[in-house]
Amino acid sequence: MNESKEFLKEYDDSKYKKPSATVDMIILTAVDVETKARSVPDKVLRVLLIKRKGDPLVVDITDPYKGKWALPGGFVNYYEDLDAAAIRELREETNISDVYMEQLYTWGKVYRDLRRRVISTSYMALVDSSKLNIKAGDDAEDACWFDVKITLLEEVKTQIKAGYIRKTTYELSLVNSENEIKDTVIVTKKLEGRTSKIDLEYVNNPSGLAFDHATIIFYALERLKNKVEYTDIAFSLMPEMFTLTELKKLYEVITGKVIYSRNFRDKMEKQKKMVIETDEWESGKPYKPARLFRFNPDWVEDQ
Amino acid sequence: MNESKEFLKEYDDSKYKKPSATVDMIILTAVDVETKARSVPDKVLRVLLIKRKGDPLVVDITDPYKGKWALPGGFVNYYEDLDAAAIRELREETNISDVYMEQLYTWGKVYRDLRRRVISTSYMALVDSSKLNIKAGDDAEDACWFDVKITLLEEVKTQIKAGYIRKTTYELSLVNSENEIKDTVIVTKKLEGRTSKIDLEYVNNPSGLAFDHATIIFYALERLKNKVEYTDIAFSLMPEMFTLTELKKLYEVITGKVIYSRNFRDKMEKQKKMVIETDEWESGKPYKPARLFRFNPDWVEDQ
DNA sequence: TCAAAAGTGTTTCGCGTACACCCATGC
DNA sequence: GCATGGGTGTACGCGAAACACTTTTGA
Repeated sequence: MNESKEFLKEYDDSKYKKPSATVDMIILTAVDVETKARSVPDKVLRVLLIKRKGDPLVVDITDPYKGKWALPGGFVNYYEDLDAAAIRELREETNISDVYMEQLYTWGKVYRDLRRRVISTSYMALVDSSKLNIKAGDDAEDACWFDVKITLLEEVKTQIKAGYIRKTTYELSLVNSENEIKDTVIVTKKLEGRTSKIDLEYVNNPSGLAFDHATIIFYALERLKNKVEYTDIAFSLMPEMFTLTELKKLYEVITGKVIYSRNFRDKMEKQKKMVIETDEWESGKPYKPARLFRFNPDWVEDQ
Repeated sequence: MNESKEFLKEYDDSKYKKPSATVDMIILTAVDVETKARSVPDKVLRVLLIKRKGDPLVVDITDPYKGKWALPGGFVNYYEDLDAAAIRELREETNISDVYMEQLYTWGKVYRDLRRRVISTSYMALVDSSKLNIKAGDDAEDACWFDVKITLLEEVKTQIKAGYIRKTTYELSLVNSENEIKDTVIVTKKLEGRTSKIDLEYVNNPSGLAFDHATIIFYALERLKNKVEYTDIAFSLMPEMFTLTELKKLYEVITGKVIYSRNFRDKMEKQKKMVIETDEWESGKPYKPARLFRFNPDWVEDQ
């Protein structure tokens, strides 16, 4: 039974064909977008993508994703911690360190990359856009920020014996002034008896992202959506000081829900005590100035 | 910036030293333990461990974990999906498939295994103990179930500039009739400004588990604890039919909290509608027979 | 004067928590 | 009869959701 463990002893580290280990970075930020004049701008999430070399129109069966946009990432060195590889990639792309970073999931389908066997661990990094704007696309590389949006397209539920199969189809759209990428992600939940299973699957779209990166971005946004409800993760995307309406706008774009400001204020300030008021005020806006708040470092989860 | 991606083109798959990819399985089940006669037994979680070959008393600096207990696991084959490797390992150990399984986390510190560089993805499998008892330790291998318990030892919070460091020390104890393993896991949460970071760290204990496996088991139990609150994950550990007190006992051992049965009943049956009553009844107990329930396959999360 | 947002008072309803009590069984 | 759990009635308080209203600013 335990042959594999014992096999280690004789295992020659260089003799057998091994998968390659890589990291993929989902680097997210939130920026303001003007909706109408004289109004508080909405927030939108952005993700950093890089353009792969090559001509997307030339068919190459060993590398069908040439010229397509992809998540930044790269190989894990033999003498480098997995986390360290992620931090290194982040710095290479954004010139920033010391931000919130979290490992998400490891993607290991055999044919996710047709050139060779790659097992890729994805990391999500959250960057305050006010600290950014320095680099990200300042060298020869095509690295660009894309506005992210997920739209529910369809949900089909089929009853089966002692359970059901539910297929939910989403469109992931990645847009900036020069590009428009649309990808389809299908979430399949199968419940049969007491064993349920969830599968993420992407539809290969000619105008889409490289590899399974649409799925990975979808997964990151889901994680962010879940965590924003019970952690302080959102503040990594905000500047040091902010108004409660700005914070509310961020929560709205992450959760995809409309929030009532009356209750949001009470929750943040009185109940959860996640924010502290400062003595500083917004100014220059064509409406009543708002007080600026900051994150309460003594906030503790649950309670 | 994107050299690594481009480097792929020239990259010879066999030329460079690569980390090895492995999977580690946290196979959990829940069994009854008699507390006092005439009472409903409590539940306890069990994890499957295997004993590594070798003499733990002989010092071997290239493999200090000889003869110690470890999580089952093994290498990922070049032409094998990561999930498939986990399923294969599960079958090899328990002879069971078709159970709840979930990827947890990927552990990639350089020196977590001193023999060679290993990046290991951990999977948690939940097995209904009534379906088990077939195999798990029936061949030459030393594979045994261990009762798992986590105890909070100490919590130290240190204030630092614009935040704090909180170190929480837990004891992970793994016990069966012949063995008693104690390991220490330290969770460090550092919050500074708006960037918080959580680290899991294990203390090398002479009577402890091999590698960083104490940390991995701790992580699995935390995941289980979180998920039990908002998913149907607990039912993977229960037989087809059960009384509500049995289910409550399982929730208690997973969450580590005492539950009031009055409210648990209402929540499961009326509010969340996770269970359906059957027409069958428990019997032979020295108290009023309880109705048997089963999982409601039409249950949907949230709502 | 007006649009837009800041900020506060208040109600309603459901859920989590809790106390109290009667019922049924085997020993 | 007693210990033990099965099962139900009910009350209290908080938090989520919602409605309503006053205040302050720049244009």
